Amino acid sequence: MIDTRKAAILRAIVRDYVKNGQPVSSQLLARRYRLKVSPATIRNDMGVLEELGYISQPHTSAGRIPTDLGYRWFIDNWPGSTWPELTREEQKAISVVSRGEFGGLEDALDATSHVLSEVTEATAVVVAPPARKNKLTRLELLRRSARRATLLLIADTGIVRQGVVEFPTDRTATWLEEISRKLNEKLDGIAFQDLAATMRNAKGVSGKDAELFAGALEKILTSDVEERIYRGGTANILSPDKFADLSTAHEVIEALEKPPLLSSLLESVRSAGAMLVYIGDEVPIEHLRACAVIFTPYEAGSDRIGTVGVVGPTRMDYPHTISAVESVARALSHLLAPSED
Amino acid sequence: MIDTRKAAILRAIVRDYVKNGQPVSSQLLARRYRLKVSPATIRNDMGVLEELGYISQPHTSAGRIPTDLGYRWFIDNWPGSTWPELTREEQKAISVVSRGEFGGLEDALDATSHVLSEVTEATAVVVAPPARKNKLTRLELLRRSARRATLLLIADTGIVRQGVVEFPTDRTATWLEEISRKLNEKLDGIAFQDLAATMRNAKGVSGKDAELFAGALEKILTSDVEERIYRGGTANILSPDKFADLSTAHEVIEALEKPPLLSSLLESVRSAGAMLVYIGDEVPIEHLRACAVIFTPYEAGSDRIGTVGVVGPTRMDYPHTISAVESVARALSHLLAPSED
DNA sequence: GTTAGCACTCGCGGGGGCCGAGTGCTAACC
DNA sequence: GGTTAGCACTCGGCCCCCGCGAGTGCTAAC
Repeated sequence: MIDTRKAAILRAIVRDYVKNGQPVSSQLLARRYRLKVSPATIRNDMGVLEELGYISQPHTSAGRIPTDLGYRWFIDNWPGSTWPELTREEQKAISVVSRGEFGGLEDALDATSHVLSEVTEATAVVVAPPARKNKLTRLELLRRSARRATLLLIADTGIVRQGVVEFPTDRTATWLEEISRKLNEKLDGIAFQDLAATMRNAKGVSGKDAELFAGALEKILTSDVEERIYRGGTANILSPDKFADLSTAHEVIEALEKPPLLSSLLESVRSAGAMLVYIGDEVPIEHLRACAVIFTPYEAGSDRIGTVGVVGPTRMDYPHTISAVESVARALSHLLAPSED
Repeated sequence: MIDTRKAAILRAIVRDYVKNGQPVSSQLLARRYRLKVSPATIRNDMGVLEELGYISQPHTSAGRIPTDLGYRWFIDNWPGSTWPELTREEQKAISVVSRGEFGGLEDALDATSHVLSEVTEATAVVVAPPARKNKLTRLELLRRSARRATLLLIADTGIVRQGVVEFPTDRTATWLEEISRKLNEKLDGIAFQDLAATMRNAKGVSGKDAELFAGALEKILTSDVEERIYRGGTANILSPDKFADLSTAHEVIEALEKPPLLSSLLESVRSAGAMLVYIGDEVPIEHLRACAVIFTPYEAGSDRIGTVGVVGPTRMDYPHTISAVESVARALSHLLAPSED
């Protein structure tokens, strides 16, 4: 079906179109790429490629552009087993992420999203791993009023979560100190997801109070299901000659702003456990049908999994972008590896 | 110069244009608003208003649209001393912010930015108050490796800041515990901004170690100068018939993504201590010359000041938006008032 | 299977003409 | 003097047309 020459032609079309954004013609292919055949021959092959659905013409008297399927073929038939290497500068920019010089996970992931968006010239999305497997190192109870306190959970990893506890009756500072001491004693080393249950079974705390805190803990951790998402380079969506029209761009940015829309995608990445590349119509989110998305999971030690990726135009440098996403995921996995030295 | 009728005409033009987005003609004005004069008379007045720079015509055979100066007049000559009230629903949405049901400041400000962007249909920006006046309640030192630890600063307000400490030689977990105990003792109740200095003068900690921690503390708090900014409703910039062209929208979103660009504006809001409204050319940030910005400071108790506001098209419902921004600022000030009960 | 030659298609840009909205001006009116 | 009816004028939007040129598909020769 697709012989070597047709493959070469298809690759050349993809490469040229990605680079120049113009429909590419048979003559241009013959001239610019070493195909050693005449434009007429190329035209014949292009006819076949079009019939197969890999390329299309915007209008009769124009050159060809790759279809979603064409890009798909381009990726699936990438020669060799590795994606192209990033440049020294790009590698350096990415390695900053894994050097662990950021105070907290938030800062690191935020920076990551910016680096990735710069390297790929697309919009980057970084999702923090869920906190539920983190183990409690320290619990703080900060008094805000007689009936309200802030509950702070600190994990060994430096992750912090906070919530509110409301008391039905006034409580003194001394009472708070006392209960705080008790809670720390009971809950030390417990995984976040088991805190509420452990609390309910705890001896030495009155049932009412135990329920109070268990409820607060649950609330903190259910709100954690809404993953923390970091975005970088949103403006890239609007870069010159990416998306022609304003309303598509609007849809895309809207989708990126609403976690619920993204979450199904993120979920499938997590369960796939491998990189997912969706192009145009393949994208499971309707708002992003005009885009290509590339997402991959990263490991944060002991099966805590986060997600990182980009959203960009279908006309993108896939090998380079895939390579960048992979590299960033590796950097994050390295950063979050449990036994760092 | 501007008599009552001309004022009424100018107001009607602003109102109608904001509502419908179409240049407004003399006939339409005569018909739709109770001006009790003929279109011809209105045309005469419009000529004068145009000469004064308050309105302009996109082209000869079109109606008039307000200029930046026209909007400015509209705001400066708002009749009565108060901005219009928000609807019940809007008030309710905003009041959620001040109810203190959010775990931490981050969550609250993030939610605030979303509420504000929904009420105003513009892009909302919320800047957290700087942490430097917060008083340390508890310091945590989490071991990450033999030569590296995470330093966590917890304030009485529930604010958390974190950073890294690098040790020149290996340190044991016991050593960390010991020094952590000492640090908590020395630094308890000290304002964030004074932590490093206090550390340097502390007795009972070896000079080298003191310097180590002082350095780490400084780093945490200088990175705090880069204010934490929360954005909501970025997609609103791209809403139908707001900004016609793609490249302006790109510039705007880019400006919103880069804290350095915004910070001069935020600084002037803080030093003005009052709401600032800039329209079109008045905006001190070049990227945002196509926009109107409305910012106001809010108090977070004991002279800690944050900033909140919106960025939108110059064609916006100023009274309503100003009212919303004011209301949100009040809600935040209320939320962060020191003696809450 | 490959290639030269050629007729064909169609988007693009420019020019011309019509339509209609909205204006500015003038002269009459109150 | 301010207000108004009447009217000529302007100009953007739209449509149509046309010529240009790029790029194609087809055919026939190699």
